[in-house]
Formats: sequence, structure tokens, C-alpha cells
Amino acid sequence: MPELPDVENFRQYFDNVALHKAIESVDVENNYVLKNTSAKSLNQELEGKAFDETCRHGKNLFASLDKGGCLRFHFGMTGSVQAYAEPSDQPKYTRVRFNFRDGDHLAYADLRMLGEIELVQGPQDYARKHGLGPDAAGISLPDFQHAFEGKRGMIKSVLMDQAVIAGIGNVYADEILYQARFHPQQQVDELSQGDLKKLHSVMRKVLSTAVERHADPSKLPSSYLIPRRRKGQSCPRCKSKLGSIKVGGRTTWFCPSCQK
DNA sequence: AGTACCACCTGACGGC
DNA sequence: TGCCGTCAGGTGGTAC
Repeated sequence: MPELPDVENFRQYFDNVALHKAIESVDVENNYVLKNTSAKSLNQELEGKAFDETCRHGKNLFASLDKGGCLRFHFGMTGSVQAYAEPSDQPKYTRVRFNFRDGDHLAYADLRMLGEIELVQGPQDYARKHGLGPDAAGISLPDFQHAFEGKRGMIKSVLMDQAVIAGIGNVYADEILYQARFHPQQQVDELSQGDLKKLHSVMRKVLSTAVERHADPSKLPSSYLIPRRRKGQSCPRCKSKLGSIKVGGRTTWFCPSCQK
């Protein structure tokens, strides 16, 4: 699930369960998820410290340590974090386990292991080095317009390009375009300033709504496309059958009638 | 610069 | 029941 709204919820959850607790050790069940980082360095860097602050940029969660250092979490397609106390409650597909001195644990679980945990300098440094665009949840209209300047190609691809704006993935790109009534294959260089303004405001609204509803598809407004991205489902607005096409190699659901 | 593929992984599902 | 292809909310690399 991990797009911006999911990761923001992970961040808030992380704040509630993992902040200001002394770290005893870190167990790496599968080092495939470690990026530029070894199990040994992870332990050396974290032992005796505590996470003291988090921030999110796009789909990345950053947790800084009280005596220096910062850990980056990316959740790939199937990653999540889960706190628990009893070893028997450890979630399936736990790849890395943070053990706190009070006996609690935080699991980083990721079935497909496409996520990453990495020791980094800090959020700004990481964003700069990896060319991440501004975060989609907080971007202003002028910055949004600036980000789209000179861009070409299909609107969905641009929206999902983390170097343009960070945080939108396949599912929320579809939702935003549906709510704003743009066809996913609309060329961005043909959009007017008014179109961009509309896209920006709808994007902000969809993301904030999804964050508030804990990125739970079953709790999203009934006017949303997300719970209906399946064969045979209808548009909540006009009731015509939803269509699916490939855009940038990704399955795209939309309403052929509402999105021109 | 934009697009189309491929790769990295595991599991669920539908068809035969 | 079992096998097989396809697909799944991400990203990075390749070649055109």
C-alpha cells in the first residue's frame, strides 16, 4: 500500500510506538532490505540511542537518532511497521526487528522485500542526492506549477515521477486524475494554468483526505475510485463501467466517460 | 526527454 | 489437486 498517505500513517504510528525508547539491538532477519548498510553497522549506529524525531518526504520515512544519525525507511510495495511486545505477536514477513530496552519490539515487515532500510545523513541530504521533488502533501501552487514547467508526456507519468513531486504512486495518481477529471494520458504540456491549479488543489485534497482516513480504502469517501479498481465496477459519479489501460507500464483505472 | 522493457522479490488467483 | 501464467499500491537500469 505504501504511497504518501500510507507512509504518513506509518510515520504517525512510529511516533506513537518508537520514539524516545532506548534501543537495545537490531535483528536483521533478511539483509536484502538493507541498502548501503550492514546488520553490524545498523547495530553499532543504533545501540544505546533512541529515535527522537521523524519526518516524511514522499514515500520515505526518516527517523533521526538522539545522539546523531538517521535511518531511512522505504516500504516498496508491501512494507509496513508494527509494534508488539510478545515474540509470538511478531508479524509475518518481519525482515528487521528493533528491540527496545523496555522489552517492546518494532518490526519492519515486507513480504516482497522491495523496500529499503538505510543509514543516511538526513532527509534533506537524501532528497538532494536522489533528486526527489518537493513533497506532494505540502507543495504550494507556485512550486507545483514550477515543477511542471517544461515537462512533457502523459499526466499520470509526470504525477508519479518522484523527481517532479514526491509521494504519488499508481493508485493515488488514478484517484487524483479521476477526481480532477483528467484523462491519464492527457499530455501535460497541453494543460492550462487553470488546469494545473485544479490538479494541484485536487491532489492536496485527495492526499489530506486519505491521510485523515488512515489510507484505508474502506474508509474513503463513496465518491472515490480507489475501492473500485476492479473489473466490472462502475463510476460512482456517472455509473458507466470503469476502464483499465496501461500507462507507463502500470495498470490504470479511470472513467472513460468522465475523464476526457 | 520520454517511453518501453527488464530486473529485483513473494504470494494470490484464475484457467486448464 | 497441481502446475503455470499473470498480476500486485515501487524503483532503478537499459536501450531506443
